[in-house]
Amino acid sequence: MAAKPLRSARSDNRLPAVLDAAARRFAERGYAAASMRDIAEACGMLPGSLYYHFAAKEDLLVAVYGAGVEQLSAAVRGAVEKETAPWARLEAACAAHLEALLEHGDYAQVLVRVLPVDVPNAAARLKALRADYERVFRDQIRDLPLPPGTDRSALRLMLLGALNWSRFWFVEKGRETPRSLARKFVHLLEESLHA
Amino acid sequence: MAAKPLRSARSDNRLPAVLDAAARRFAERGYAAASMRDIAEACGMLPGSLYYHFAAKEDLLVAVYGAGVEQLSAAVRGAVEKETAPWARLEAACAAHLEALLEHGDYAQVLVRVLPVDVPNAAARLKALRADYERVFRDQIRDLPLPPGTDRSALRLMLLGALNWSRFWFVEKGRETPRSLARKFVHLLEESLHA
DNA sequence: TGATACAACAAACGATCGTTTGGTTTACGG
DNA sequence: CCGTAAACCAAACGATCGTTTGTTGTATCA
Repeated sequence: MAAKPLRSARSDNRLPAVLDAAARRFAERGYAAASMRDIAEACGMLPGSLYYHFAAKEDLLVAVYGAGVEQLSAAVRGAVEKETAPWARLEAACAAHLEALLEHGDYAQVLVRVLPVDVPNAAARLKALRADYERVFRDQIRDLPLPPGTDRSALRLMLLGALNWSRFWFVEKGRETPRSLARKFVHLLEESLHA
Repeated sequence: MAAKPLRSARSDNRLPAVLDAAARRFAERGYAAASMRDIAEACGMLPGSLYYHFAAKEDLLVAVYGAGVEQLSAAVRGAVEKETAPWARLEAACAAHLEALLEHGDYAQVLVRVLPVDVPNAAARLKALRADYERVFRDQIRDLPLPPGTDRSALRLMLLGALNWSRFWFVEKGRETPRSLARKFVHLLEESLHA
């Protein structure tokens, strides 16, 4: 619970640097293996100084996690709005998701790397944040013209699973891009499911 | 480096219990958050006693990881052999993979929960073990009759990603079973990809 | 410009981490 | 039944963990 400041924030506030460093460490090593000392050193501060901004390591993780949801949601919603056809909108959402996850990584990767059970006291908050984000995909899949009886929930879980897991094998060398990968994944489903 | 015993193992050897306890802790909490003390206590031993069987925590993880690959490979190969049609064989492989992952868990879950990068000194060994296992799926997808130009590599990565990620949302309540889920995932791909 | 509160430093706290070392028990082969 | 080695205990080692506490500097606003 950060106490509300009586005055506005100072211009030399290093909170953004703290969040960036924490996002990088959490994304690279996971929650438990990323130490507060690592994070502090990465942004030129002392370990104890982090506790001016956050009461506990868990709260720092929640802040990074929330920023990741914010960033991903904005990217996906922005991409979806540029398309009109349902399948094109879904593909745009997947492409934006993969680009955020695989290219300008860190914050988005924390959503994939850190599981709610890793942070027991904040598990509920993390689950709520993630569910909030995934609603965009639920909406896109709801609007798809599909054969009657198709399990849209299974379709969503399959697609999101494939997208998220790509973080663990994708390498930037080679000709495959996040966008091309999203195109392949969606097309593997689209042709067989055309209503 | 476990020294080769000069005599055969004793009947009160608790190595299996150590592996079981380690598998459970690694699967539940991940590598970093599972402590040697937790594992030792779970099988009624003292922390230092684990070092009679393994020279380091990393080696214990590698042993569990290898056992997980063994168990998954056996289950999937056994399931595949009971079918003849290519798509039925793939579905059987997915069902066996999901059953091992979601029901009689622990060892199989370690493959999904622990990333090679979590264990720097053993990352190469873990990658090799995982690649060894995934060859079963590569073979099944190679034998699929698919439209020309289909990217079988993307298909494999999509399917395995969806299967593995299910560990993070699947709950046993409700009517969905690992088998029914595998059926849905494969069918979502099959109908559109019939050669 | 002086008072205020933001933002960080400096230095430690106890707890827990992986691991080591030397001694003890006990099942097993001869 | 005895000697040996397998299997574990008992107790600690130094390192690192998240966190706390008291103090210091400095940007901001009246």
